[in-house]
Amino acid sequence: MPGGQRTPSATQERILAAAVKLFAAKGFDATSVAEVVAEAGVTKGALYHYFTAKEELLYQIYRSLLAEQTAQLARILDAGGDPADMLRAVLVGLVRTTAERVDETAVFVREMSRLGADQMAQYRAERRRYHEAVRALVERAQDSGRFSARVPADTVVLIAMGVVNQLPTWYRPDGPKTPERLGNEIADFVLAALRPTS
Amino acid sequence: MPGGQRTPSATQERILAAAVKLFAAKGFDATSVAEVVAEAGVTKGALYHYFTAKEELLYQIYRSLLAEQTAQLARILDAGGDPADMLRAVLVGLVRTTAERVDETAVFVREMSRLGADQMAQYRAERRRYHEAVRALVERAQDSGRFSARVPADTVVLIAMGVVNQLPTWYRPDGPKTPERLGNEIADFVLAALRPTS
DNA sequence: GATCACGTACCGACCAGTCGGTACGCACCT
DNA sequence: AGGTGCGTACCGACTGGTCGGTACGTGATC
Repeated sequence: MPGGQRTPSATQERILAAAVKLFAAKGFDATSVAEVVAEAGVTKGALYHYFTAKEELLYQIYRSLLAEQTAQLARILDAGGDPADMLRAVLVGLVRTTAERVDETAVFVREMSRLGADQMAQYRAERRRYHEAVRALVERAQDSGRFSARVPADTVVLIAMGVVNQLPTWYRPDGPKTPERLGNEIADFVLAALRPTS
Repeated sequence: MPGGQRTPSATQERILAAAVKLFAAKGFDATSVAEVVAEAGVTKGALYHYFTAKEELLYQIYRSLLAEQTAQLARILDAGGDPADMLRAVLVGLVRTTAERVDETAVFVREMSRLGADQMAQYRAERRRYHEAVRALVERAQDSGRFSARVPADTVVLIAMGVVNQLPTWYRPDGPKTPERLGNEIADFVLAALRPTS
């Protein structure tokens, strides 16, 4: 298997979808491969034809989620503009994609520690870059005097990320608030906290 | 086994401590009973003498953590005073106890879904009460005009709880910030967000 | 001598992963 | 048009090992 990934077959995606659903509901270890294939309507043979091990299901889930989030951040950063607007865009976008993919996020947050040492290092690096980018955004605005520097930028980022990561535990797609609405409320909150005291 | 709990023996506590440590590090399912007893320096016989099942280790961990948090909240609410001060006290206290018991919190947050239906209902009820109490605090202050009502009170609470629950993923006891410091930063943040615009 | 607090040996269930096979399409030759 | 060779996609019975839990023994204490 030479490094690259090809476009996944329908069977592959059904297996992944089943895995996400079950892992989110019951946890990785508590879900047997037999259950995954039953949910997907395929057999063990099919699963092991496409994936080398149960853990690889996790990697694939992580991969696609992180790729999407990183891409979105890059898009917003590249567009440039007012730091406050950009921060809002980042938060709203993050909440939206997290809401759209609650199960993936839930699996990721809960089962992160299962990553092997290499994958973990890679993830940490990516998260660090993300973190730093957002922190820079906050700091830039704080330095310009338009934001209050009362709360350190890294704490702000930690809080923002924490909220999003916890979202799967209480967000309900059929709840009264749309993801956009929620994202904006959270952005309101963060931006309000950053308002200068003056 | 008639409902009540008695003062735990030393062996019992060593088993629990070992379980917390291992569950936090590797997850509940990925930790075998054999590993727990090895870490605790006892045998399976001892463990099953005190606990009816592996899952009961989880219940005990949850129990003591929730009991402490509920007690603390009650203490603060009973003391009364200015809503803003009370909210700060709640947040600082929550962060402090969470920091003191990172492993327990990590286990709880990650493995919550393992609770049986009954226990889950019970927990939900307790969390709801907690949530409502804090929300009432925020709302009371918002109604009095001393806090901004821009962000709905329930979102505020969700954010605050989210931060605390995520804390185990990034808090390091040997880090530069003490729990008090962190708790106050988080409280600063929340209270700043609630400042009226005027 | 009965109860408590464990230790030791063991059991049955389950589970991730394997492996020998099948079905089928496609390219190439004749 | 038919045959042949081969690669891909899958099937499902089986296995080696692990794990939660139990049965029973034993020494100390009351």
